[in-house]
Amino acid sequence: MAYTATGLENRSDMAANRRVTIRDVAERAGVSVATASRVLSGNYAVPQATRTRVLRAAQALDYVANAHARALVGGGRKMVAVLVRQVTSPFYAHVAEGVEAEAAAHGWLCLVGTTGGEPQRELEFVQLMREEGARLVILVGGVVEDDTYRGRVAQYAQALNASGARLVLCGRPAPGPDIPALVVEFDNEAGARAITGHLLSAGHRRIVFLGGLPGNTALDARVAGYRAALAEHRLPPEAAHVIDSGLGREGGERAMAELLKRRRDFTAVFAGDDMVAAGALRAIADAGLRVPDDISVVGYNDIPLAADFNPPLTTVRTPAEELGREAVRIALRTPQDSPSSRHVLGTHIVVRESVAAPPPERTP
Amino acid sequence: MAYTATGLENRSDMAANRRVTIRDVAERAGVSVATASRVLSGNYAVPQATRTRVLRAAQALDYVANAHARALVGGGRKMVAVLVRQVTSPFYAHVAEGVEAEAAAHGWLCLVGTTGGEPQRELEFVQLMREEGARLVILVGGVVEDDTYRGRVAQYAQALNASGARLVLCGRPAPGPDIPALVVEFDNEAGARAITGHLLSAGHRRIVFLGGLPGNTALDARVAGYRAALAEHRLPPEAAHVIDSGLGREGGERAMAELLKRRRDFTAVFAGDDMVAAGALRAIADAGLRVPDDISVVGYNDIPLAADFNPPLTTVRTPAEELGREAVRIALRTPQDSPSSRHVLGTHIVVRESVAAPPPERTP
DNA sequence: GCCGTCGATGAAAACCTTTTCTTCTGCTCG
DNA sequence: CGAGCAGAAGAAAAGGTTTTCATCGACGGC
Repeated sequence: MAYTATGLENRSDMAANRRVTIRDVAERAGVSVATASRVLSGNYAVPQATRTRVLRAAQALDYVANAHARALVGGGRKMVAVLVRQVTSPFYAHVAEGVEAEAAAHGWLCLVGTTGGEPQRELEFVQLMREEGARLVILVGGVVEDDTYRGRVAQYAQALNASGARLVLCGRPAPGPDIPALVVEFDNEAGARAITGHLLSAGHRRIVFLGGLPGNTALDARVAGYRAALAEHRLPPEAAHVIDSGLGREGGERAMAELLKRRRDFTAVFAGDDMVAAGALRAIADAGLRVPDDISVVGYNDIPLAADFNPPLTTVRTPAEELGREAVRIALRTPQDSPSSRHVLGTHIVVRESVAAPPPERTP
Repeated sequence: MAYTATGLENRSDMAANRRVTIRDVAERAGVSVATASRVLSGNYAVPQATRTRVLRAAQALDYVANAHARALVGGGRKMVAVLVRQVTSPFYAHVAEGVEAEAAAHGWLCLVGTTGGEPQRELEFVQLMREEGARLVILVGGVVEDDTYRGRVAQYAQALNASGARLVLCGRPAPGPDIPALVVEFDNEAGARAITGHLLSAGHRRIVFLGGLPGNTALDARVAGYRAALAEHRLPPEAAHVIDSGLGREGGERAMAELLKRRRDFTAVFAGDDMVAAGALRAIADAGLRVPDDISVVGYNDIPLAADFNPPLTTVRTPAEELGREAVRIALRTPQDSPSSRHVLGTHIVVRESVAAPPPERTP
């Protein structure tokens, strides 16, 4: 280990200044530790006189309670843990902020973890949170829903539940109706249907969906909404054209550039995510085409900077911070033994300038 | 309270829903708790035979170590806490991600907190981290450096140091040379000087600095660099025009709109932050002007989406994730009792399309 | 053949706080 | 005036783990 030599590794070596404990406070205040604890923990009514004496002693000694000792005897602690793919993704950052804010409002601690997209780290995180005694674990983000996933999450849920903690899934399904997990998510299908409808209303008939991630529940729902909208407008199923671009700006740019090289028989692009849309806009501009004159583009999520794209992006607003807040709110008010339940948050279209009527048919 | 393990009584299948402890594992494995601990903590070499016996027992019982008990006896824990203004700000998100990644690489836990800009919450956070036994606290972001600040941080630093923890300040100064704090920051002045020089080289002479926050150390350094560049080009001091826009996109938009209403005798804008630049771009577009033909704009920080602005923004890249990583790296390798030290990370210009030569002089 | 040593393991202390159980004091009501 | 009672505060147990100290057996060197 490269770091074993620093003073940070174990602080027990500095015997010089021992940590000041509640015993010291009690001694200085001339009371027993029990009384000091009663004052400091604030759980009992203690006569004003002794109360101030203890408080004064604590302040004089700069007493800091040991959260671990408290948690040890208290059997757990008020902590919520939220796991996202990456905090640098605007959508996830807002979810995390919502969780943090709501947790803080209730006096709970919030711990943020990231997976970087590796399912393995999700397992490690849950295990760690069990050790830490988190009472609420929130897993955010779509996922490919296969048997591995179902087994893994069922296991999480049961383990957490057994130790009195709660599991919340955001944007992904519970593995089964009898699995003790709460689900909070947006109605991705409705949102996608709405914005596809917006493109159809503008006159577009050949719309590409960019940004599928095969099997990913969140994206799949958007694809479903996209297909549903096409069907509603009596377009044949083969009108749907879904491209798996992968995640993020780079994925969108690469996929769009490649698509433009191959064919240009579409007039609009529905990016499954604003970051993908950003990449697509870049690729379209690099190909010498203009948005929305040549191609219309819409995104999903309405990240704050979507209004600053070129052109400002028409997209679907998914109130991410609200999702985070709602996740902890629901978890906090749902009794321990209630069955798994699902809560759906609404979305709505934000119209900006990236959509226009399709250009007149080019003569072949 | 809804959390008093209400539903656990009903579960008849688990007669004793008590948490499984190391004692249970030891019993099942037929060894003492001491031996079980030696295996489970991994701190001692234990013969293969007993080792596997204990491990098998732990697995069979789904044993989960109690992190609090461990921290209690171990005197702290491997946890780094990072405090930012908000995780939804791209720059801060990247710093947090860097901290998290580096912490995870060393097997440390990372706790992210936000202040929302209120100094009060900084104090609360540090206090909380002392209770939690964090061994490393990282405070990120510029700050107005007054006596209140100096006193507060000196107090944090000493308190943390006394309990064997370390304080790292990112983008803000240590309150004094004898204060036990590590400082890691970018050379804001050099970065600002460089990009102002870039505007000057393009021919601009009347450049507005947008986004000062009076007294804020990070912004002040950029203003200093801006002034220095003007001086290098032999422009008189009164050529400097600094506007306090406040933070974020809204601040930039409002300030820019107001400025454009008042006067238009400048040809370039140096926004102290990319988000401010985003707002400025919006305001300029709304005023019917074009970037860079009418006005050139540069930003600071190179957030990932700066390349997607309209037009793509020329800015200064400050590797935020690297800042976060470096903060924990430095803290981990600096011995406990070393004096306060300062580390500076370099920056560089990223040229895109938001700068052009100034338009020909308008006739008055 | 004995002593010193080493390796493996067990017993118990220590970490710090909360909370239950007791004790003690002073007071009120009968 | 005494019994009971309430209020205040102390003693001690509990919570789960690590680590020190102690024990015990075996083994090699003399």
